[in-house]
Amino acid sequence: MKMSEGVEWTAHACVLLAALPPGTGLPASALAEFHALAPAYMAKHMQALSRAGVVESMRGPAGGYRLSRPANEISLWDIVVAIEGGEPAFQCTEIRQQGPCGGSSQDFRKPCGIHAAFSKAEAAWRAELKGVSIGELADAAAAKATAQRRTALAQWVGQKLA
Amino acid sequence: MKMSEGVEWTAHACVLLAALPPGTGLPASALAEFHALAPAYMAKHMQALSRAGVVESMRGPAGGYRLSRPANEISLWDIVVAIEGGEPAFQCTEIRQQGPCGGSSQDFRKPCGIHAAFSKAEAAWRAELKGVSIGELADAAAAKATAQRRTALAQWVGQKLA
DNA sequence: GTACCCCTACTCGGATAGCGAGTGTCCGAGTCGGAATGG
DNA sequence: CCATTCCGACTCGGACACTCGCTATCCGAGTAGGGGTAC
Repeated sequence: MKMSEGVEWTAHACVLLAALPPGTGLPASALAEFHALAPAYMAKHMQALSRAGVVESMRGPAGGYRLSRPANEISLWDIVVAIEGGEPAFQCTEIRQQGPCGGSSQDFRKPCGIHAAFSKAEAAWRAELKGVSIGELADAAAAKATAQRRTALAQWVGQKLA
Repeated sequence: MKMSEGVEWTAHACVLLAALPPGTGLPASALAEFHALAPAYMAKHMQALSRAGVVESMRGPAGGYRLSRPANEISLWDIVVAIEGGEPAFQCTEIRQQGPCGGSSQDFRKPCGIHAAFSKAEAAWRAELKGVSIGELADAAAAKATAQRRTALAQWVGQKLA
């Protein structure tokens, strides 16, 4: 029950992309460098985001990734789906139908209580993640940052976009 | 981001234990047989529940596992903790502190927004699971069961307890 | 007949292999920009 | 001087090893109960 660390990587990467001037992007190598992450592995995760339509890619020199939608329309749940897939963590295998007492007598059309409870819990989890957008996160981070940090980021971005 | 199937197995096992006459229990082999599961693997999962204090074990003939608390005081979250451990699925590795702009200037005492958002989402998930007890699940299953199924279960249990 | 002891059978508990998903990396496919060249 | 062509560098994309945790199993540790034996 551990989430892939790719979710953390790409979430931070999307927040960084949201902080860029509109219409601009960054290559995967720069996104990895910004957080000192393995470039090749970061590239792999960005591919997943591209397949999911969260970001769009541009090849060639001055290419890279940029958000395919306004940052306010991208939620953390979108990123989780892109990296991990949208399947629920709890997968009911209907073991209640097996065994000596599970036989054919019962109509099992309705999900069992355990399945229903986990589904409800995961729905609450998803709802929370859907309610948080990359835009909010970027704004909050920008508001908290010190002036020194802000200038350092602007300088680094300017160097990469040049 | 897949939950161990041991959670499903032991959750069903606990519901079965809750349906037994008070004070009685069943060995791991019977719990596995009831749902047609691998006995050795089921035994391993029951060990985890025993270590976590959800069930208590008794050795020797006529031994087995029984709930260590009233079924209404055992939640699905207790079972998840016993099997998977209580650590959050999203583990923040503080990558924001790394890289060219992450340096020492910023005070990182407060968690980053991404970490906070995932923590909040998981808290909602946990709250849902904590709100569902094994007792409720057993009662709901008993209420839905047909008479035929109820007698089959009673007969099987009687055979095992004899 | 009764009390004690031993032995067997049954159960849990931890230590031990096997396997698959996530982790990590690399090289080929595709593309844009600029330099070189000819008109 | 300008248009065209070619080349190179840069980027994404998918294919290929590797590792760790979940899966699955087995055998030893411990115990309760029953049968046997001595008194």
